[in-house]
Amino acid sequence: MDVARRARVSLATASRVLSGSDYPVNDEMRQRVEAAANDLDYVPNAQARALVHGNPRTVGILVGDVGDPYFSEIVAGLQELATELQYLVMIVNTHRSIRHEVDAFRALRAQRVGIAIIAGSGLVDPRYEESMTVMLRSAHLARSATVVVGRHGLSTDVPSVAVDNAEAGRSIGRHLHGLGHRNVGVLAGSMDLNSTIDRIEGIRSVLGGGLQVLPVDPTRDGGWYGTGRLLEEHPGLTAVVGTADQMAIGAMVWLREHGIDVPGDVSVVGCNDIWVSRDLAPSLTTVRLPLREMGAAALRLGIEARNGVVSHVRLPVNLIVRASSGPARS
Amino acid sequence: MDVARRARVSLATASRVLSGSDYPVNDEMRQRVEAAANDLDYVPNAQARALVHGNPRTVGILVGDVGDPYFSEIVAGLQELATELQYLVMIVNTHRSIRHEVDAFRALRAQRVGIAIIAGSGLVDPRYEESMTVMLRSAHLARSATVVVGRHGLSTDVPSVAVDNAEAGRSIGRHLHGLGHRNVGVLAGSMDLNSTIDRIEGIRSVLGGGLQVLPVDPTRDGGWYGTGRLLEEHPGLTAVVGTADQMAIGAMVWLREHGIDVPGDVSVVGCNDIWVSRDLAPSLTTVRLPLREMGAAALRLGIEARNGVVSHVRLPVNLIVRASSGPARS
DNA sequence: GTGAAAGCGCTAACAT
DNA sequence: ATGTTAGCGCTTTCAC
Repeated sequence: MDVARRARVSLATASRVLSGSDYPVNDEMRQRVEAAANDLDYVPNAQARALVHGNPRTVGILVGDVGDPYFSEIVAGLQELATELQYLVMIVNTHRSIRHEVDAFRALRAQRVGIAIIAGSGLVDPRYEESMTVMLRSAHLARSATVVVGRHGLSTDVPSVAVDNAEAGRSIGRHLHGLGHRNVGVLAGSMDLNSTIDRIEGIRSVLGGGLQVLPVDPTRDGGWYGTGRLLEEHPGLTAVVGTADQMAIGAMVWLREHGIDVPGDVSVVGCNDIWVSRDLAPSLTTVRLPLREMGAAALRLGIEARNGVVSHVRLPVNLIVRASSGPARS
Repeated sequence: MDVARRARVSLATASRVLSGSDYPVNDEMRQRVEAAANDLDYVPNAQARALVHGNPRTVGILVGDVGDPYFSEIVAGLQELATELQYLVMIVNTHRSIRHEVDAFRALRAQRVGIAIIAGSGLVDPRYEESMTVMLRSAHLARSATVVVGRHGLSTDVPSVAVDNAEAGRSIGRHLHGLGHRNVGVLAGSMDLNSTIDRIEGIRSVLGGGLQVLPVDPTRDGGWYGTGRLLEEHPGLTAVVGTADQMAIGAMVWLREHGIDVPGDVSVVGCNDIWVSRDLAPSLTTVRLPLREMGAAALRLGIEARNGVVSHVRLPVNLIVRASSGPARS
């Protein structure tokens, strides 16, 4: 450490000053060290520091895709609290694939993050669940707190931030049913995701039979194409639901482009309530998830978990009725 | 390292097989090591590894706010290439504040990222510029490649990904001028940002006098409130420009809510072309920036810079004429 | 109050 | 082909 040399003190003294330890150090030397550090624009090596006493103030988050508003809102909520608490955030993309998710989690562990958050909604696949369980167990052994958000807890001793996806589905179902819709199409993004399955199950539990479920890309374009297919095959549909807002937006655009009135001819409902949903014309009826709060809650649970307290949070979902849904045409 | 003990080999041998070195190792021992690592679910400590030979495969990015679609698209572009190249991405939020930006950059340096990308558009403030220059210089000395994106290069020996913000402004100006607009209002997010200033200057260079510039929050809500103020004070305006799409969206909503037709009564133009702009009704006329490409280009330049090649990329901007702009009312 | 020395987990000489 | 050892940059006992 050449800061020490420049200040003509021992390494130990320099370290004591620079690491902000409350160790007593002569004022004169302290000043010398500070001056030297300043001159050299010294930035301590966080890796070396971490090597000696872990990385308590870093949090890693696994997301499906940072570009997806669902995830970027969660991350924004996390970031906000993280900044306040002086945590460093690392984000790893899984591109929604099993292989990537396990690898990405390894990467987080390799970085020895104090807290790891898994935000990608869990895949329903036995191989995946098994390797994830293994990872979680060993992460636990390595005293790294892991939190899952927006999906089933893989096991109850993993802290989790949950939203009631089934209830989200049911509230959409009830809303449409109340408006007289009996034939509704569902644009289902990523049919192998827990959250998608739960939402659809919720809708089905209310609407029963007349549900047409079409798996599509979980994107605006997926919704656009899917709506075309859905309406060509089932012209009797009076409503289209997207399991995420982007798909619902794609649906609205397709309908508009084909001269079909929303909600006069066909109602459209989304899920998640991303920021832009209220600004569309017509504004989108959707189910609001407290995305930013989910990100923040995950960090809180992670911190608790490091103190040995495992808890689970269930955040409420709310149907937001806007202009894109109306009575079924008769 | 207890993997070595469990496999009854020396540390060195274990390291050789686990670090994937191409060093020759007896097959039997190799298998023993692999088995042991597997049993223990061993995950190498990236920090320790980094300590011995740097962190070439990590890239840190400084953004104003991950929740902002402008940044999240850039990050998405970066992530995509990073995953392909096996880079780990760290994201640090600055919350658009000077203090945070310098601190955040320090955090990145402390992590010894191989490549640091500064995506927040530079503040026009002498103190800021000075401390930034100092940081860049010392980062350079520490052999950490730094790339700036979407702003003026602070100095020519820092690789940069630039977009011609002035040209973006001019193309908006020309478009509106051609449609007969002479009195236009500008919703200016963050007036202390280079990019905002350049864009406005571009617009002004074409439209000259009749420009009403109102500084607002660089958000949808900022645009919404700003539009109200702008139109109350200057009822003669025939067009409103947002220096970013979110503000233009806020403007469209305000106008719609007040029964003012877009583009019949007032035209609206944005900038950046975030994904949802084409899906609004009416769809938003805006200037397209290749955001994802900017993120990817930044990583490429960073890698080059590590090889001693400093280059600058200037990406094109394109006016996308959609439905929210039309002839000025007479 | 200060300094010397050990050690965090790993890799890369250097021997053997 | 395998094992021994020094050292990456820092913190922290432990003597002084």
